[in-house]
Amino acid sequence: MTNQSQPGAITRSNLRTRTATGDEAVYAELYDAILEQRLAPGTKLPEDGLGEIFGVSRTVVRKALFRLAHEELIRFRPNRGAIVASPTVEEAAQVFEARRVVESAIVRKVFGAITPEGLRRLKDTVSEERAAHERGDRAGWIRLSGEFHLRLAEIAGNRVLADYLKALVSRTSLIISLYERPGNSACSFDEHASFLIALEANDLKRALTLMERHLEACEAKLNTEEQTLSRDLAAIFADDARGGALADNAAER
Amino acid sequence: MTNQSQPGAITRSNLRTRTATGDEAVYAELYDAILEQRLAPGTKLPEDGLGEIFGVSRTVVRKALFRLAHEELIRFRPNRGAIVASPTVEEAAQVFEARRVVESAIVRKVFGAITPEGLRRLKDTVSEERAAHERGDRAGWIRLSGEFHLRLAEIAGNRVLADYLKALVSRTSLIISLYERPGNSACSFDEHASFLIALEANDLKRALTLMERHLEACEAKLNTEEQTLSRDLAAIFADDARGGALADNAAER
DNA sequence: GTCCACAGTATTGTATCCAATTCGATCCAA
DNA sequence: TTGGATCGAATTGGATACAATACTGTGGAC
Repeated sequence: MTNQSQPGAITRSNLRTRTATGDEAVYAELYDAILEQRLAPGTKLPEDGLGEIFGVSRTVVRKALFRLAHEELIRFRPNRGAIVASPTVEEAAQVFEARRVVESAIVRKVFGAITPEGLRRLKDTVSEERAAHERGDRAGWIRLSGEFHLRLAEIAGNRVLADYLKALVSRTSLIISLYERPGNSACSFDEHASFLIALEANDLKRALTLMERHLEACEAKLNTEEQTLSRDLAAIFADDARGGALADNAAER
Repeated sequence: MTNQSQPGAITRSNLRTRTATGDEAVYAELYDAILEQRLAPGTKLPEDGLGEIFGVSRTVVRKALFRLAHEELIRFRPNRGAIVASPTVEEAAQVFEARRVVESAIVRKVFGAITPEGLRRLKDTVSEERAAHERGDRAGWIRLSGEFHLRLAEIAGNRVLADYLKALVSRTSLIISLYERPGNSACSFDEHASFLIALEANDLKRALTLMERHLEACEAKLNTEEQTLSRDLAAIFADDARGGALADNAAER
């Protein structure tokens, strides 16, 4: 709905989408694209080009880019523009650790705040996750799998923590898109379901353990060695059998 | 180098800080001013005015303001510009809760990472805090008191958590400036010193307790009832003996 | 043939300009 | 005198224009 048209040629013949602010739309598009892994890490985000695509000026594109940069989803290289961020292995580990810290606290709070209504919504989310997974909707599944954690945070009732978790979940998605093993789904909805059983049984200790294990499992499924290598230019040059496409990506960084 | 000269008006005789990027300088100035409580909550931050003061255009001022807004230190009112944020009582409580969560985790990690060098630097910070306090340097004391926690985070070695704590500490400073009781210093360096003793004795349990208590004490020293009232216009109108300055402040919101 | 230098191109960083909105004040009418 | 409406000043939101910087490709010298 935000981006129909953009035939490019006539430039800005695109009518303004009546979205309230304008930059909000650009931000949302890029955000979704990064989270759903349609924009790979390292992809360049030129201000002019994005402005053309969305029918807005560079000013509003920059506004959106700043926001994404603050959330560490993209990175500004001085005088060289923005690219989709490529979190290092170390940073990935720190993000997961931060998540364990925050989500433990959230689980504790959830146990004091959960309502039947809230529980139902959590179950619905898991159902949606499962449905998306079964219908092969990878993008939707990624989004929903993060949303489960976000809803938990919402129930916990601390907006400051919830906002932070949202940022961490975004970064997690990016990390997964970088380090995911081909056939290995990173964040399993089964584990979400198990967690809900413990929640319904009011078993806090078990819920905490499950959440901790869940996050550790997500992290463990990642492939943190080879990717590190493939992003090291020296390795690429050494292994000259590599194709051009991958090299392009790596060169961005 | 980017911004000398431009003959123009007599204003802007203010000397240029030779900071590299420009917006960084504006950001830092405003950030410090808010944290040191030279800019009270509710103060208007007009883009033009700030541009004049710092000798840059509105563009770069806006850049700095966006950053501050994202950190929740200022607030944008649509079409009405930015003001220094006035966190609500509820938000204040949530910020403190988030700090307890994050700092607990940091303390645990510090116990696994502390070095003699690190301990020395922590002690130095407390000394500086005490010195600033004794010499009546309120601004410096506020800054150092936050810096203690930041150095702890640095030692813990998780940059993601450390960055988040930095944001939380900033917001805490703002909250204190809003809700502080007149004669009651909010964050006591004595408690920092006690914590270091527990750290040096390798007494994790005690350190955790002390940190928790320290944060609770900071929060408890605040005056969260009257301020709420005084920001309620009804109360201001009822109590017409109030001065004009405060009314101004309240009107901003 | 390889390396360095230089120029051209593209893109960002910053400043200025114009339109849109809001707040405040004055004026008129009841 | 009070209520309302309209006009005006001030300020933001957004777009364009200009300057500075970094990449690309070509050409010349060793």
